[in-house]
Amino acid sequence: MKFLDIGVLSERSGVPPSTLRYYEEVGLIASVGRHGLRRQYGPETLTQLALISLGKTAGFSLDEIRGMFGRDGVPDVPRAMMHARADALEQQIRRLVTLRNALRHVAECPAESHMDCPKFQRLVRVASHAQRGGAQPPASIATGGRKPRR
Amino acid sequence: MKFLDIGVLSERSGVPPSTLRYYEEVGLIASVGRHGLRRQYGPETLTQLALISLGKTAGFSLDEIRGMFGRDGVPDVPRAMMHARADALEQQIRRLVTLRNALRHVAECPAESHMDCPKFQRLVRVASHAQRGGAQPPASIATGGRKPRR
DNA sequence: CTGCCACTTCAAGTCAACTTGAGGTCAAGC
DNA sequence: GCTTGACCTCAAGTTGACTTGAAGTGGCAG
Repeated sequence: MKFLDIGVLSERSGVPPSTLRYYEEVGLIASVGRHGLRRQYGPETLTQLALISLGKTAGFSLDEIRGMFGRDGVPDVPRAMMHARADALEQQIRRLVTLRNALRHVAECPAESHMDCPKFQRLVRVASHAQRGGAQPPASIATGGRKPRR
Repeated sequence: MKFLDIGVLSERSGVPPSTLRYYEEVGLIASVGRHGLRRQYGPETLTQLALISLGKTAGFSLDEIRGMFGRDGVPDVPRAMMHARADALEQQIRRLVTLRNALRHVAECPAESHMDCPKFQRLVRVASHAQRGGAQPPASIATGGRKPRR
C-alpha cells in the first residue's frame, strides 16, 4: 500500500499536519480512508498540495482554489471562468514584473527620494489600474481585492 | 495648494478612507499636515499607494512594504536585501506562469481527472520547491510563508 | 450665525487561515 | 499485556489587515 500517513505527507510536502487536517476539513484534500484512527493519503495528494501552494502564491483564497481543482482535480467552475482566471493571472504577472523592476531600481538608483525620480515614476505609474477581483474600483490605482492573502 | 483631502485621495486611488487612515497609522503613508482636523496629502502619495498595491499583489506584508519604500521612498533595508526580494519575486513569477499554464490546461484538456494526466503532472511537479520567505521548508513542495495575505 | 456634512478619534468587531492545547485512542514493538 | 508515540477531536486562541459605529469637530455655503 503506497498510502501516506499524515506525518509523511507533511514531511514530503512541507505542510504542517495541523494544516493538512484543516485542508481536509474545508474539503481541499481528501484522505482515502483510515488506518485505525489515522488518515491515509494517496500520492496524488502531493500534486494537489503543490497546486494549492501555487494558488496561494497567486493570492487565491482557499475557496477559489477548491473551485479550480479542489478535492479531485475536477474543476467545478466553467472553463470560460478558468480562462478568465488565467487572464487575470497574466495581469498579475505583469504587475509583479513592474514591482521587480521598481525593486531593482531602488536597489540601484542613488537618488535621494525615488518618489521624485522620473524613471521611477514612469515605472510605477504604468502599473496603475487592473488587478484581480473582477469589477475595477472607482478610480485608477486600485486596491488588490481583499483576501488576506496569506 | 495641490493638496488632497482624504476623500479625493480615496477616490483617485480606489483605497477607502478607513484604509488610508490605517495606512497612516502604521506609517505606510504620511499626510503633509492638517486643514482644520482634515488630513492633507501630497500628490506623491498616489505613487506610494500604487507601490503599496503592487507590493500587496506580490504578497508582501505591510511591514515588508514599509521597509522597501515606506513613508518616503527611502528604503531602510540594504540593497542586497532588495535584490534578494527581486530574486524571490522572479521565482514567484515563474510559479505564477506555471499556475497559469495549469489553469489553461484544465480549461482545455478533456481528461477525467487532471491529477492523472501526465502532461498536467509534469506541468505542476516542476513547480515544487522554491517560494518566498527565506529558508526552505523541510521538503519539496513548501507552503508559501504565512502572512495572511489576504 | 446656522446648519450641514465631510471629516475626525477610538474602541471594538470581522474574516481568513491557521495554530495551540487539553484530553483521548490505538497499532506496534518490547 | 504494557507502554510508547504518533496520531485523533474539538474548542479556543492568534495574526494581519482592515471595517464599523458611536460620538465629536469645524470649514464654508446660504
